Amino acid sequence: MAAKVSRTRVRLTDVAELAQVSAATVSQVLNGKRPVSEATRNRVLDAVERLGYRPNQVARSLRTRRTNIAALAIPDITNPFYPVLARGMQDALGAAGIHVVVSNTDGDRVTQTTHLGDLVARGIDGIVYSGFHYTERDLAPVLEAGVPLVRLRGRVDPRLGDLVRSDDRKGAADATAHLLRRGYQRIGLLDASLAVSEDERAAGYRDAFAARGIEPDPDLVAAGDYSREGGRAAMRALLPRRPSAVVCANDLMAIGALDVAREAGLRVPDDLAVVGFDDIDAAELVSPALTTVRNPAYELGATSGRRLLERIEGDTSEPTETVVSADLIVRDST
Amino acid sequence: MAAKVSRTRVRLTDVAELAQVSAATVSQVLNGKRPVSEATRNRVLDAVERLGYRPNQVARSLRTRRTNIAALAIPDITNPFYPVLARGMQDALGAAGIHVVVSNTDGDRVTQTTHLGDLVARGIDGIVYSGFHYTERDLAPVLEAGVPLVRLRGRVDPRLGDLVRSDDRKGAADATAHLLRRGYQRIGLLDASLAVSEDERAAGYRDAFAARGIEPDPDLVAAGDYSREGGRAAMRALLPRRPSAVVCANDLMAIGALDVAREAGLRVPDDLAVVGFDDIDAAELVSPALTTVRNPAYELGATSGRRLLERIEGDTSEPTETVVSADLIVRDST
DNA sequence: TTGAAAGCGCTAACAA
DNA sequence: TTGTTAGCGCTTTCAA
Repeated sequence: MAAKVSRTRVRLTDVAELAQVSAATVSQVLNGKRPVSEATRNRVLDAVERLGYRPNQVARSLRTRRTNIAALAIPDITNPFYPVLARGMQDALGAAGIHVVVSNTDGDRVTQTTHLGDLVARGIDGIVYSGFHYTERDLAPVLEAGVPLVRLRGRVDPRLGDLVRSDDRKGAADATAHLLRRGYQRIGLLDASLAVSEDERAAGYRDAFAARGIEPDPDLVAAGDYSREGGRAAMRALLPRRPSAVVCANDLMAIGALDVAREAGLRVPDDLAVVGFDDIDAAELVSPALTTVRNPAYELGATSGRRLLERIEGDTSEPTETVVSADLIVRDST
Repeated sequence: MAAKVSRTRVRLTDVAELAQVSAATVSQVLNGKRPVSEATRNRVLDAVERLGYRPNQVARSLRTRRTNIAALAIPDITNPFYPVLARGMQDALGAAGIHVVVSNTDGDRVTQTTHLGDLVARGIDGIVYSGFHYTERDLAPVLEAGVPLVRLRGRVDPRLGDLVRSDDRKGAADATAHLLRRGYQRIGLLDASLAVSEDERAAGYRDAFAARGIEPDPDLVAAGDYSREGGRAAMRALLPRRPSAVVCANDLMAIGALDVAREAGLRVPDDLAVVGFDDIDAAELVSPALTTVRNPAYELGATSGRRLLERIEGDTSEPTETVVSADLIVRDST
């Protein structure tokens, strides 16, 4: 039954011995760039095959200072936006043999700092970061170690590495313009005053009016958090002012607005048009299906993965900002 | 501007030097169990602090054969079930300082084998696995290396490691019994004939009838894949047989059934009751909100994480099967 | 209670 | 074209 008591795995030197060459040669055959004669190469490859040899990546990492592991630090993988982003990043890096570990910070500053330090100590090759705390100090463990960093939030700042973000402002402007074009008059805004990137959305809302030389009615703005409940509350606050349409800071709030419309007996989109932001899965599932702006999670992940890869492979040019477009998706709620 | 040209990070020996002790002593202070005098301990800790020393985990891993990284191998993190599961696993292992890397196999056998081999070569401490290919051969890279393995699918088989699963059969039985109790007569099944675990759901459906000593009408069964579209097709096929309720293999199919009910002018739940399975986020968002059975993703992740941790920490007892309960959640569609 | 020495498995100068 | 040698930064006997 019992095998030969778990002999330790086969090592490089086992291969060298069987192939009658030095360890260096085996290493060169496997991943060096120096020339090796056809004959020895074959002997080595043969031995590798025969022994079922797989290089120990930990040892290799110690030597090369490359782990082929990148990290994705986000508030919470459970937020439906992130899995798709993670997938984009994984696909971009997986092709280069780099695995991704995801670290949930829960938006907590201390947790975040601990995790970042941890990841750096583990020798990860780079980090894609999205979170609420992105001052130089928050990112210190990464910055000090000189680990490549791509941020998904925050402002352009060369000290803080590359930035990859979606064009929230233009997306919101497009959504608002779409309503204006359809002839809606009293277009409100369910804002989420909290975060940086969403101010961009509010700005886009205003842009669309400005482009037509008109002013939005400041009474038609209400704020909530990003939740469905927050959307409901904001929508209820707005209802007495009789908006004919609302632009929402995200889909969950838009779904909250839909709830309120239903309970108030308003037909969507005839009595009230609703547009969301993000295009989460649920946007298509609710009824009426939600017109929204696609926050391109996959592209953001893939783009930041690619940027990170360039950095990992030695690109030391000035940090860049990459903007991914956010496109309007018209469905049944407008 | 330029700092002192990226001096390499501070090492254990730097600390030893500053504290005037040997490297061995520093190591013992940091994580050894051998006694160290109060005085030296303090000198060491002081030096660590002063230098901002963080142990290089890669070097440590090479020595100890522990990476403190576990893997989660799943078809696709983008499937809304998995992020929650991942989070459960991360929470269970994170407390022990173990990070999780997620590997998307896309349900593809070759990809899976490659990834598993890769992960093992990287020295990960354990794997939680969910996928479609789980024969001994599929899992060979893991099994041969003796890496702890917890499966989320498949049958009990001691050679293949521990099994953690949810009680799909009882969940489906509860859902069906709930409909029977409410007096629905013609209760259909939208099955998804593909996968193993869902046969359990169909079995549960039958159990509920058997418990009342009656036979379900075999004409009231239609099959689809797991998609919304599949649900629509199956529901359309069933419609002429006038079911008064349907039990669905998952929520997406249930949402498809809802679509068909709406287009056929049937009121839910009065003309047709619908119950789903899984309790994805959307289940609560559709209207009417879906009665469903909670597939406890978080618990599954947390439980398998804990089981894996025990294995990593040396538990060598016989592989176990752990069943997590799947509970009925009554909402508005029944 | 502490230190010296060996070595985890690999890669990269440097020699030949 | 190939081999020798020296580590990467840590932990762990063994000896004092």
